[in-house]
Amino acid sequence: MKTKKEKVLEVASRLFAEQGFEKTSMANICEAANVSKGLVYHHFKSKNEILLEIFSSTTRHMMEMNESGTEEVAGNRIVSLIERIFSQLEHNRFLYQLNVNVMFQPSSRKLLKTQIQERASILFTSVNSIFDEIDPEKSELLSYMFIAEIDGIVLDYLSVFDTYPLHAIKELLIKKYENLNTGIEHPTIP
Amino acid sequence: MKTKKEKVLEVASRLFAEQGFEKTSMANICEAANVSKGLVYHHFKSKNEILLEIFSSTTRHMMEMNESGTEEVAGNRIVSLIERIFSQLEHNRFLYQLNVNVMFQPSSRKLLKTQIQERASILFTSVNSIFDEIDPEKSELLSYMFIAEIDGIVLDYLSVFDTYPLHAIKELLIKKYENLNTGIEHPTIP
Amino acid sequence: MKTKKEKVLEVASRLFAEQGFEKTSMANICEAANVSKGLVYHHFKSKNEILLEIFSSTTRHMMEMNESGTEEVAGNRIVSLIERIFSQLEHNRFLYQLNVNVMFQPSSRKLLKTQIQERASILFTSVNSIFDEIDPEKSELLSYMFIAEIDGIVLDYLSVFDTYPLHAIKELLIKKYENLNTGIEHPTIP
Amino acid sequence: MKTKKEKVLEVASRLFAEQGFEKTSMANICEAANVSKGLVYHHFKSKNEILLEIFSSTTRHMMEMNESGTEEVAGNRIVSLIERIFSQLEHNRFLYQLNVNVMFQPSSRKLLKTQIQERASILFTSVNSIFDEIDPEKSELLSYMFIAEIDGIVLDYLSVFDTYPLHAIKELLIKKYENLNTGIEHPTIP
DNA sequence: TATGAATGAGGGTTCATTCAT
DNA sequence: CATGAATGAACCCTCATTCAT
Repeated sequence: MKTKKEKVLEVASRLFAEQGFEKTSMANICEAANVSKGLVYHHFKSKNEILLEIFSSTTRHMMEMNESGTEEVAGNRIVSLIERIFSQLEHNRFLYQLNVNVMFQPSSRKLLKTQIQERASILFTSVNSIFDEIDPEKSELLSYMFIAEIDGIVLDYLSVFDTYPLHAIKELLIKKYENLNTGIEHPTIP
Repeated sequence: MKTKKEKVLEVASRLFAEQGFEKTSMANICEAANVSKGLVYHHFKSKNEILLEIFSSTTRHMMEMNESGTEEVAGNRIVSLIERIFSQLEHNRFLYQLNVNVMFQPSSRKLLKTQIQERASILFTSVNSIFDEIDPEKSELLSYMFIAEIDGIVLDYLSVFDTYPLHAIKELLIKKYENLNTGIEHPTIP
Repeated sequence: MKTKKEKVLEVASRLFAEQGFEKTSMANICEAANVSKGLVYHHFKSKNEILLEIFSSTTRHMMEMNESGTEEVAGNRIVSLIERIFSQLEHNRFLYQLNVNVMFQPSSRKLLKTQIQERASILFTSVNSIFDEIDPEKSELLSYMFIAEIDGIVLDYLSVFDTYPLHAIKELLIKKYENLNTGIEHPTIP
Repeated sequence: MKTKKEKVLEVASRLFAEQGFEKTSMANICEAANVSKGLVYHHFKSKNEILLEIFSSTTRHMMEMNESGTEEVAGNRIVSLIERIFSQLEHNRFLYQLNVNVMFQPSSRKLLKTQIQERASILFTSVNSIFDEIDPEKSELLSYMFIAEIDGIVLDYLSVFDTYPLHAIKELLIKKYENLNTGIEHPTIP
């Protein structure tokens, strides 16, 4: 059976994703989780701490996603990374929504500053290690570009366009990156 | 001389960009604008209405930016669009910050839903008209991809990475798009 | 007509005196003053600030009491000081109660630390200036002793004994101090 | 080894003295005593009861102090009483602080009303029995005056003045009272 | 004895909004 | 146009106390 603490975290995640951190009151959470205010404050020092705990758990979640697949060649690793990201985006849409809501709102952003920076740096390192095998000289820029593409797609999909051709974009992206490693194995011959 | 109403709008924009919409109180705005609460409510029906007015004025601002340069060839239009966007991003950083803060927060987002969709559709149409000249079949996907790249870069620059190679990324982007039209009309012959 | 702000201060003084600072809630004050919470927070930044304002006003009150009578000879000045203190103690009993409640409770005490020290130092200087005329060598100790006597009487009267012979004690005190100045005019001759 | 109940009482005394009764929460006590809430409520019916138990134990403590020395002559008994009080004040300063904090705060005062009155009456009787031997007619007033002096000194020392000439005051007091009995039996002859 | 999850009332404070002047 | 007093609901958080284990 789920503990009440877990229930609170689950409910809070959902509400933060739906309404944003500021607009979700402790009373909201308590009501939705069917617990008393006292209980929540017994388990968490503050509303902020609930957010911190949720954010670090999603960070762990995302990190696990990135750890797999280190054995393959670079091009395949990028492709499988893309596939994993798009799959997560569709199946855990609300987790991404939570991240967007929370990361781009000054007040909650400030709370998570350290964690956001850490997560960004880990992500960059991970992506960069792939591009390093393809083109060590340009790997940094290519990594920034790749991350920007992903971030932009996620954002547009979630928050800008009402309808979004997510699958077509995914195919486009995969086509663009799947041949990158061949560039190493079969260098263009003049 | 600036009217008090303009002063209020200016101050509110700044505060919304810095602290977010929710975290900026009417009292904050009044104090910073050196104006009484009564005056603000004389000019604006509510706090929401201030945001609406600000957002439509920034929309107008961005539209004007996109209107120029329709006479050039497609590749050049993309390049000049990129250049204008990056220039604005650096010089009116706070305007972009405002958009990010306000668009990705469920509560303020809901208020601006119509405007956001309208703005997105106008932007898409405008970008799409350029890519139509280059590759009518793929123009839609290419437009989504281009917009995603821009959005991702803006986001990463403003809110993800502590230091960001904005200029290098801009050069990379320009190089990528500047030969697009010639690439079609005069394909490179080995 | 009394302003609502004055009404709040008056009500708060009474409640702080009766129940103590901690045990008086903002809701208590609002109800007793017949105003809304918002009104109170419009005039005072916090509950603490209400206390600060009350305390400094009572300090002013007490200072005025001490200013008069500087023209008389030392013995008479002591006597008239005693008379003024005992008169105040009877007629503004609740003001003294307020001071006792607030000064000897760690939490409110901390808030008022500066003011308490300042008040004590002014009082001491004032008393000391009288004893200086009587016996410059021992004036400091005599001042401390005089103040201790007063403080002890006030305390015992207000908070220790159920019935207290206030008038008899006052007479005793006056008899003790009224001949002090003669000590100067007719120094004991060996 | 100290029982956990004793540990709780000890910790609670310290915290009540430092922070006041109201501002010390059960959670504070439990944490500082390294004990669970359940345990505290197993030993004490309520927070109030902890205070009651502490106060009666300090009363016992103070009574023991006063019981000794009944065999001496009055002047000496006063002097030795003074010496014991000042010694306690310095060595068990925190006990006096506790009494001040708790006795002069309306809410805790109400709880202890009976005990406070009982203690005051015992103290008065004890002091009065000494002054009875010196001057039966004025003994009551002299007792009130003596107690006021002590109370005032304790208060000024603990809570009013930042630096206090405690030893000099003690010497002054002793000099004042040590000749009282001889003063009656052997009036000073010029 | 001993734990700590759980409650619910109440604490101080903030804030968008209204309205008499 | 302009002020700022006034409202009341909502917010985050604290706390004494209870109770199943």
